[in-house]
Formats: sequence, C-alpha cells, structure tokens
Amino acid sequence: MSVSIRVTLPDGSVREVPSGTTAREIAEGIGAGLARAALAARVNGTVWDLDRPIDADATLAILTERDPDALELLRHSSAHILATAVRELFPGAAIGFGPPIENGFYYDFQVDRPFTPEDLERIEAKMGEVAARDYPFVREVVDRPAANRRFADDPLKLERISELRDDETITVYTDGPFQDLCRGPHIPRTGRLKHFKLLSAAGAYWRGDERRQMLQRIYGTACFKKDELDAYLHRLEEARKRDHRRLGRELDLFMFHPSAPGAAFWTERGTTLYNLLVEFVRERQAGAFKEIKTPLMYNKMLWELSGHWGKYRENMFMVLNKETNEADASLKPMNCPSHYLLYAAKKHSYRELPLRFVTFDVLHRNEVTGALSGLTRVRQFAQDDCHVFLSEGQIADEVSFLMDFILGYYRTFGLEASLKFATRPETRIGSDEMWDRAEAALRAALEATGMPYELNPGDGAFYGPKIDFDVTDSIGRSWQLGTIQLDYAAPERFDLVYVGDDNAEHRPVVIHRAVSGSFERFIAILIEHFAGAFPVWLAPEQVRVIPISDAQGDAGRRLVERLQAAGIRAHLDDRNETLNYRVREGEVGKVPYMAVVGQREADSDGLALRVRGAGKKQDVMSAEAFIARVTDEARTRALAP
RNA sequence: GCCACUGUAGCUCAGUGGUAGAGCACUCGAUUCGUAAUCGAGCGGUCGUCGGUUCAAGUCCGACCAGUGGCUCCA
Repeated sequence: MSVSIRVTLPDGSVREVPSGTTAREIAEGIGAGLARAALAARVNGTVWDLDRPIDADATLAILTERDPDALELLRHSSAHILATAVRELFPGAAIGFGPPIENGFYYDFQVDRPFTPEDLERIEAKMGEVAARDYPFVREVVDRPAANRRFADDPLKLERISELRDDETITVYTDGPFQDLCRGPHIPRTGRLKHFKLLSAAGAYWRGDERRQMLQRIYGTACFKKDELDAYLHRLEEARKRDHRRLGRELDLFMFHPSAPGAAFWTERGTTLYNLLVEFVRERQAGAFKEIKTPLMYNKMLWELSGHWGKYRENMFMVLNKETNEADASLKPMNCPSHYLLYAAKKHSYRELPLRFVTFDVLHRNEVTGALSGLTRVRQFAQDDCHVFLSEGQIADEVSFLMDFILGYYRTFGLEASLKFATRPETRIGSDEMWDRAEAALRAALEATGMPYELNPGDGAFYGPKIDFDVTDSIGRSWQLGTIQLDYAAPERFDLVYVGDDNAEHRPVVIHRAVSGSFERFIAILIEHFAGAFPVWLAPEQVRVIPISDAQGDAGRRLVERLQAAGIRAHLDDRNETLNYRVREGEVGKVPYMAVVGQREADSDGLALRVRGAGKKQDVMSAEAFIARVTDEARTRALAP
C-alpha cells in the first residue's frame, strides 16, 4: 500500500506521486532531456541525491550543471573518485577527509610514503578509468555498529564515527569498489566527471592539528566543461605570471638573499616605490595625525608589562645581555606598547583627544621558516600603524573618520575592500555594558558608510570588537589589510589617563588602526593587482626618453633634464640598440610613457609619445603639453595609464 | 616548526655515473635605425653548502642552508 505525497515544482505545479518516489523518477516524468541532465535535486531547499526516495510532501527542483550548487557537488564527488583511484593504486591508504573547496577539491590520505609527481600522473589516469567505468554513487543509511564494521580497517574514519552524535544519520556512499563515510550528496554516476586535473600534493595535519600525524593531501580541480577547466588552468598560469616575486625580479624592485631570510633588499626602483607609498600615507595623514618614532629595541620590562613576554615570545627576536648571557631584550614586533609609553609620559587633557599617533617604524617578527613567502610574509616590515587615544564618547565619530580614511586609500588604487565586523569573543575582558557600547558604536559607524559588511560573531579580540578590511588579489587570495580595533585592555594595563573637563582623571580607549597592513605585503598585492604596470604616480620610472639615433642624443638629454626639473622621474635610453629593441624593453619594463625623439621632434622641441600597452599608436606633442599631462596625472594619482 | 618538491652562468632552463651546455642579459666591434628582440665576437659556473659512496659524482646517499606548494600561524 503506497501513500501519495505532493511534490511542488519550481513553476508552482504540483505532482502527486507515491511516497518513496525519487527525484530521478520525477525528472523522467517531466522529460527525458531533463532526466539526462539531472545531477541531483533540491528538496525543500536542501540538495539531495537524485536516487534518494522522497517520503513526504516537498518542494523539488532538479539540479543540472547550470545550477550554482552543482559545481560543488561535482567537486565533492571528484574527491571520492580521487580516493577510489588512490585506493586502487595504494590499497593500504587510509582515508581522511575529502571536501570540495573554493576552486576544486582535495582528499587527505595516510600512506606509507608521500605521493610523488609521478604518482599524481598515475592517479589522475586511474581517476579517468574510474570515471569511465561509470559507477553509480549509492547512498546507504547505516547504524553505528555497521559503520564501525565497515571502516574497521580505517582508524581515521573510526575516529570520525565516534564523534557523531547519536541523533545524526550516518550515511555511507559507495562508488564501485570504494566506500566512504560521507554526508553527501553526490552526482549520480562517476561518468559525469569528465574534465578534471590533479594540481599538487602536500602534507596536511590530520584535523588541522599540528600535534596529530601528517597526512598526504592531493589537490585537484574539476569542471563541467572543458573550456571552463582550461580557463581555470589558464587563470592559474596568468596568476603565476603576475606573481610579485617574479615581477619583483623582472622589474628590478627587490630581492631576497639567504643571508637575511624573510627580509627584503629594495633596489633603487623598489625603494622609490616604497617611499612613494609612505609619502602618500604621510600626505593623507598630515594634520590630523602626529607622526612619531620610538626605539626598535626594548628590554623585557616593557614586554612583561604589555604581556608579550609571556604570550608572544616565540615570535620575538631576542637580544642577548653580554653580562648575564640571558636574552633579556627584544626587537619590537609591534608598535603599540611604545606608543603607550610616549602617551603616558605626560598628562593629557580631554581637549587633545582624539590623539592619533602614527609611525612607520620597522618591526621584526620571528616567523617560522615554513611561513615565509615573498613579500607577503616576512620577518622585517613596517606598518602604517596608528594608535588613537580617545574618550569612549568619541568612538562613533572616530571610527567613521578612520573608515573614510581607509576606504579612500584603497580607492586610490582601485582596490575593492570587503568589511568584516567581529564582535565579542567568549573569553574577553570588560563588562557586557562596555561591549554593548563598543559594538554599537562600531556598528553605527559601519552602517553609516552604507557598505555591506559580514558579521563575524565571536571573532573580536579579547580586548574589544574590530572591523577588518579584506582585499582580494588577482589570484583570488583574500588579504586582511586594514583594521580598526577597539582596545579597552591596554589603557588599563598601561594605566593611561586623561584629565576631563571635570578636572578628574579618566581612562581613555585605544583604537589600533592599520591601512596597508604592512607596506611590504601591500606592495606585493599592488604588484599583482597592477601586474607590474603601475599608474604614473607610483611608477618608479615614469618616462623613458628614446632618441632614435645619435643625432638626437642631445635633444633627448635636454628633454630628460626638462622632465626631471618638472619633478618627473625620467630616464634616457640612448644605448646603441635599435629603436625597436629599446621600445620593447620599455614595454617589458612597464614604463608608462616612452617619449621618442626623432629629427622632426628634435627640430620642433617635441616628442612622439608612446603609451604603455597602447601599441604603435603614437601622439606627437610639445614637451610642455607632455609635462602638463604627466604632472597632472601624478598629482591626481590617476589610475590610467 | 611539520610534509613534499626544488636549488646548474645575472635570468629562463637542458644535462640520469666518464673532460659543464643553450637562449637572453653583460662586454667589445660593426650598424645610426620612426615604435615589441640588427649582426658578429667575447666574458661568465669549484653545478646551494658540508660530508659520504665510487677508479670516477652536477648526476647516488646523508646532514645543513635557502626557496616553492601546502599544514599550522599570520600584518
């Protein structure tokens, strides 16, 4: 005896079908084409396997390749197919987790030896076979004892099973010879996987815990269409080409040397770029901020007061005391404590608040070797660091002020930032009333911008809530750049006070603010963002003057002098090379403007302008007009060319 | 710090146990050119470092250093 259920389709129509009918059967009832295209179903808003019986009234939509959720499904199933292949080639491999991720999927294995690149090729070929065998993905609901029996040989899975709550449904998915503990859902058959590639193998701690054993992770990606896969691989290649480490060398901006791992050497051009950024921040901060400099090295008295000596010591470069032979001093890893000392050194009136200390001092953090990476993760760097001392009543206005400052800064570079609002964590200091006020003030300032923001409940610092500014780079990596953090703890710890209009001492609040994060990392992001083709105001070399032949050498030299006198970073390329060769070098070197001087231009006190990236198209103009153009673009910090 | 991979000329790379190679860059010479690589010659490496195996090591083994991809962490 079968009970009927009512299934509502996206167009609003209702089908009455026997309980236990699958989405596939309903799709077949709608049309053979839909049934062929079907990958899964969305039942009451949740993605289900196509062949899972539906036993109650439901809304149902058939998922095809076109559905945004389908790709995740394919990639999750790809991970299973990867595991299927690995198990065939490495029968003893224990399996960890295999989820879909942003651009593909991975699976973790416990194997006797790590995978080699050759293994990856074999595994990829085997995945093709598994897909071609077109196994169905079969879902089964099992009870705990059955699950334990099935994965008796697999300690990782047994550990996972033991953590499942009793009220959780345990499901097992099987494709051909491979079964996996998995919540699903999956594509109906392995044959639906056609376009995939394994990308890399790497170690990864089991459960992401560095105290647990290391598993071998294989990363891969999969798409529904070949051109999508090709496009993704092409994107990876493009990202590799604009990698700041490669461009940093090619454009002669910086280098690293084994003598100073994690600390950059800046060339003349790189230093020009670095200083231009610092100058830009200085210019924007002029007036409202007070730039200060504090020592780079401190004895442990300060770090004990700040708490770093206990919690952050591992990351600090220690300095040995010659007499006691003990490490009792350190290079500063952060500016905050020294700013507090300077603040506390004299009495402050409420009239001075908000008082904004900014600095570009050099910081050192002893990052573990494996964490270092180009300019994005270094041991020596400088932040555009600011600490604001203010009264609690000034928070809302101050946060608005700082947000405008930060967003305007990013806008200059054409960078899009997304905002995150992190609220009180479980372990925190201060009263609930204090947190209520702080969060309300931050939130009000956030909403005043009208920008969308993501809520990160519980992610605030123990000393106060914060707003983080994330920027996404060309490779799709997201970087936390700026931050606005309220700090109620530091003023207590350092006993910071100001004198109020009641002539009594009051506790200020501190706001930590950074805009670029660190200049080093920000430059890395800019290099990749612009692919090395900096806007005129930032380009280390703005103009390259190229006399066509020796006869125009003097005219070229005069032009360079004139440009330099106008404050333009111009260089002469009068080398004994062909015009074509020198133009090519200018293009490859991403110089925004090439000013070519032939006899006609030499006679008329002009130049033939070639704009970076615009090809052969040239624009003959007077030196005067050109100077006006370049200085204007530099002054306004225009993004083009 | 952990796992794997990589390290040969300034750069990109070839060289799988038998006398170190190519292209570009650089230097010199010729060429004086109208918008993405002119021609020729030359210079340049104790093959990351140290140790081991071997008659013989860039090549095989070990340790260390550095880089890369991840994990952990993070500006």
